[in-house]
Amino acid sequence: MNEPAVASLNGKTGRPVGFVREQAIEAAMHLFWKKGFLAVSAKDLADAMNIQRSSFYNSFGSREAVFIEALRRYAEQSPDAPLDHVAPGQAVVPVLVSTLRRICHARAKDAEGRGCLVCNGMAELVGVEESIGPILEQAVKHRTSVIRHLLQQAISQGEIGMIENEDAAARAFVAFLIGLNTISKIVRDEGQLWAMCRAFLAGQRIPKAALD
Amino acid sequence: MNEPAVASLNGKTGRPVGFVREQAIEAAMHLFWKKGFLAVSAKDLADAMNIQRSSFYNSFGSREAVFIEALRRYAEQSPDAPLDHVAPGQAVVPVLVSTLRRICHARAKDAEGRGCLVCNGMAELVGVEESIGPILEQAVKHRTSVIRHLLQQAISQGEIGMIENEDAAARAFVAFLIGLNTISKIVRDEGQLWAMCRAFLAGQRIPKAALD
DNA sequence: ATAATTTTGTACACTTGTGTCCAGTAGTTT
DNA sequence: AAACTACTGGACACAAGTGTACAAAATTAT
Repeated sequence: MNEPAVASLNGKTGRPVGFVREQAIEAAMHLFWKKGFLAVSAKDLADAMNIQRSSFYNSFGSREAVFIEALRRYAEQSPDAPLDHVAPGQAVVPVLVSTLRRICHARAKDAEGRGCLVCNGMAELVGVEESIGPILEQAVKHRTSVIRHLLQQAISQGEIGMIENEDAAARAFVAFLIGLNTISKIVRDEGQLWAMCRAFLAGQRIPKAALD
Repeated sequence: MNEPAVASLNGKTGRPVGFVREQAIEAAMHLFWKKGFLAVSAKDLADAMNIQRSSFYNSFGSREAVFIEALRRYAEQSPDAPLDHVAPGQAVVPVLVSTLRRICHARAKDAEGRGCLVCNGMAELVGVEESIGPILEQAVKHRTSVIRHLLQQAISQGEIGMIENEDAAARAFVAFLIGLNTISKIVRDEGQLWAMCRAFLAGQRIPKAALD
């Protein structure tokens, strides 16, 4: 390989792996993100990772395993990741609003218009692929639960008024997020995406003042 | 074949086709709906249509062509089809509400939890598949345009108040529809789906009285 | 250096899929 | 009965993909 090799880190003897695992996963993530899961073969992955197919099987095991690792990697850099790190007492509404803004920005900025890896995967794999489908389901349920807690926090902090059905409101918010991410493959203008968010938020009891 | 054959209708001489084209397309539609486009091979389609693979190529040409016909078939029976047939003067809000209700009902009733063929296809194929992607884009743009007109009609008929940005409101509505259809693969309960719609509609200036 | 260890490149055996083609057969119309 | 057309079933020639195996090469620890 060209690169000097800095990966194994297992402290054991022997030849170290010739690639940086995180970089390989990142390359796989981008490929899955662009083409979806089914359209990507083991050869495609090995090529994108710049390793041999045998090394690929040796180090990662299967396409499914890599996709699952790619999902983890994706979650870390996803524009809605900050939702997971809101502290008690912290203002919620600005986080929700800035997250939507970040999504609009990221989706419009992506020249390939790939949308969201999780949303794409959901449409493609839930109910179809046995190992990945449930993980995507879990991701959506987790996101819903986080948003429900955020809404409750926002209410108790007096940022928004009472909500009749918090479960339903959280699910509706997630549904809008999914729709926003998906439609961003077609609506490519950040301004138009953000206007959609404003139209949505205006209804969800978010004070207009919070929308800049 | 078992069936007596009633398909050709081209008025010409010769043996008629041994299957009813619409039924074959319907079978293909259900298969695509369940497994997505890429996961379905020509052999799968021929089997589902109960014809030989050679007859399949002979009569339909390609997987892509069948998918496109399946989309047309799908559009006819889709729960949001009634949106296309609102007459001027007709009340709009009840149509919007009943459409959402119909979607919730249809998605929950589908034991396989397949969601929406168009939404699934969008996530899987837009920006990836050259012949089908643009058609799905077109479908979404058409749906958006229809909803914008419906919102305008609703406003001019005094059913709802003025809307700041009608384009954005229409797109937001479509995004919610996409999200609703997609999340219906995970949220399998009709009551929960409908509660999401209520939460969404309540914000979209739809009078609560219209929600039953 | 030498031993230990792990990747790498290539190969193999298989499976699946594609698109086309054709001879044989079976219905329909004239 | 003849002409015509479509299906059947099988075949062909490829192209791709899958998962495994193994000798050769590379690198570290002793």
